[in-house]
Amino acid sequence: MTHKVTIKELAAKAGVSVTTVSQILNGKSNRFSSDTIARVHKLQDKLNYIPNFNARNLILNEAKSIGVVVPNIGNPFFSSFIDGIQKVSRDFEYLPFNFSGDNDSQLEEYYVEQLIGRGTNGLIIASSSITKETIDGILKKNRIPYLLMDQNPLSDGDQIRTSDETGGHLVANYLLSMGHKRIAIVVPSNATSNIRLRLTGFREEVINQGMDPEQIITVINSPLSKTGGFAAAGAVINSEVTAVFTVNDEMAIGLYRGLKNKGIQVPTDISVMGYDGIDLGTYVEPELTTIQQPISRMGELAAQLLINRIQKPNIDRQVIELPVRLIERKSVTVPKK
Amino acid sequence: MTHKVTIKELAAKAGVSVTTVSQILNGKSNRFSSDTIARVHKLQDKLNYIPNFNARNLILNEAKSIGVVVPNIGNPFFSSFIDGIQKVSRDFEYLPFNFSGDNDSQLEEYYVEQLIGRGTNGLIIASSSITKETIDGILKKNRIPYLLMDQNPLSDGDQIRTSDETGGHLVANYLLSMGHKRIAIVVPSNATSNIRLRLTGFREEVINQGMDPEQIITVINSPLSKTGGFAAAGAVINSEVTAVFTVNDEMAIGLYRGLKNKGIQVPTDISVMGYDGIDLGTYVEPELTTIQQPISRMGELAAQLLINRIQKPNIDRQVIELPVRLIERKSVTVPKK
DNA sequence: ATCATAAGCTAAAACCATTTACTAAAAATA
DNA sequence: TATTTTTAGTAAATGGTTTTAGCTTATGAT
Repeated sequence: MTHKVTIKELAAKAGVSVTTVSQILNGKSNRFSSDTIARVHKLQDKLNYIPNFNARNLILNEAKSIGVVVPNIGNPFFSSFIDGIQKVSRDFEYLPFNFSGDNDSQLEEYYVEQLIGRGTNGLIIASSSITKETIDGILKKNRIPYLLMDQNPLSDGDQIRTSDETGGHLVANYLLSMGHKRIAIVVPSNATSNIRLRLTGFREEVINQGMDPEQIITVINSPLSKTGGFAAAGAVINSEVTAVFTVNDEMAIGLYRGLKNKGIQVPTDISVMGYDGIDLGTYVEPELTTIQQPISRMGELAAQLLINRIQKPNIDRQVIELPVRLIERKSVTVPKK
Repeated sequence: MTHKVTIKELAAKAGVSVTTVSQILNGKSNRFSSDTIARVHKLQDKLNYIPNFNARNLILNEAKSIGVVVPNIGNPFFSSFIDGIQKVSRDFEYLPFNFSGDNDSQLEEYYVEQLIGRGTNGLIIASSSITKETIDGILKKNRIPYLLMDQNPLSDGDQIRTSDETGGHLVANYLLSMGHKRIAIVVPSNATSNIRLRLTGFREEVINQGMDPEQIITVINSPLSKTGGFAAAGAVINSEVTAVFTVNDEMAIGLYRGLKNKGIQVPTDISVMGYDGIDLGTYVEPELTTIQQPISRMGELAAQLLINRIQKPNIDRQVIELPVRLIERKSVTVPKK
């Protein structure tokens, strides 16, 4: 059996009280003789004593941990996001627990419950399948601080977001300026609000430039993944467009393969533009023109805002919007006549 | 403040004792009136009561959780691995906590300590930087069940591994059969034991085929990542080989870009072979010839063996070796004369 | 009417670490 | 010397849940 060393054992071996050990190990008091302090520390090392966090969390009523639920850890976007979270959490001595919800709202709710039950101090939820019910029921009733990514309308709380509308404008403007007159947008049917904003921006830009969106844009629904992009290839080809905007980079990479399989060359035959700026975009052929989001920074800020909120529940609502920028690479060119 | 609903509150509102609520919610007894049972369940829903796992874990002396430390969540190999772990863990009602050690043994040790302190029942460590000291000091002294991936010599405990030596044979045999006579191997300097086994297999095969390994093989050291593969391009070109074996797929993908930047075509000028079988290999150009490991299955089994061990600490040592197979795609061809 | 059994429920101990409020002894001050 | 202050430490309460052992009251059998 996993018998773990307890503070009581350590205290007994050191010949002092449990209180003394606790105080010393937590640096809560300098009222002990350097002799005692040294003895306790030495024993801690020798016994490899690690405090029982369950007991500690129980009494302190906090786990010093935050929960993170993303749709898909396999998407480099989210692993960068998690990297950012890990970095900041560690500075604040919080431990982040990461889960992949796999676009399954049941699974997601399961993780949320587990996390709350285990005393998680707050949650970062970046997921398309989180429901209003989960938020109101579980999060609010248990009064857990939380931060929703990419689901702004659901959230009257803290937010970290990027300029999605601007991103949409940038994409449209760039594609139009290259001379494209028929453009497909590949987008999931259960698009999160931030993705919908990209489309709004795109449409606005088309109109701004004095064109009729109905004549320019074809919308193709497909799951938000490499597989989804791959599957969209047929529809893209049928739509006879000269350029495609996939609302994330993973889809663009999937689409590359779908098009290649059907003998279509990117960008010679069809230009492709992604969104996110995952570094994988520079490793594919042709290198992907895209909109760069400050991904890791978003993770850092998400952790920072959440921990702020945990530590000072009554501060004002925190909303941060980060800029995006266009990265011109090789996947977009002027359309063939 | 994060006031959470407690069992006491629930009991009070239901007009029964805490014991009763506990028994009912855990299905530990059927000796209650259906009336009481219904009342308790209804209140649970209404209040959104979630048991405090810290208290539960404290008394039960188990956290129903396992810790997972991988070198790099961003590598699709490990996200698939984690997927497998998540699936099985959930079946057994264990919660897996995943961390990316980033090849930093300090960071890794930090996570290991945090996990143990928080009552994790066991650990899966898939990492190159774990040290013998950490294992003996922290894991063994605290008698935590653990399972090491890819570090067989360090582990006298349960193991899940793949046929790395066979994999090495397959690679060498394939490249030689295609007619390559000068081959570079790109490998990290801090290679884990499984990677070293691949090299052993490779070398053996070269010898088996009656050739002098010194004449055939050039070894190039480089970090185990896309960046590492990219950086190895120069050395690969200088070595004047006709084929390269990178010991994982990520490196191969990085190498693609490095070679392309220098005007070298794969496979026309240089053939490239990877190892792992991440699905990304089918999305790059040219599609990557590689050795397929049953990645997600490895995660499933890792979780299964570990949970076995947690539940029955005294069972015999468990060692499972899974097969690998060669996937012929487009990145290897016969060398130019 | 009496005893045994079952049904329905509960009190209290235990898990481990932290914290508050205290004590005893030694040292400093008057 | 008498008093205060400092030093070095401790006892006991606390947190939420589970579990063991047991307690009532109602029902059934004799």
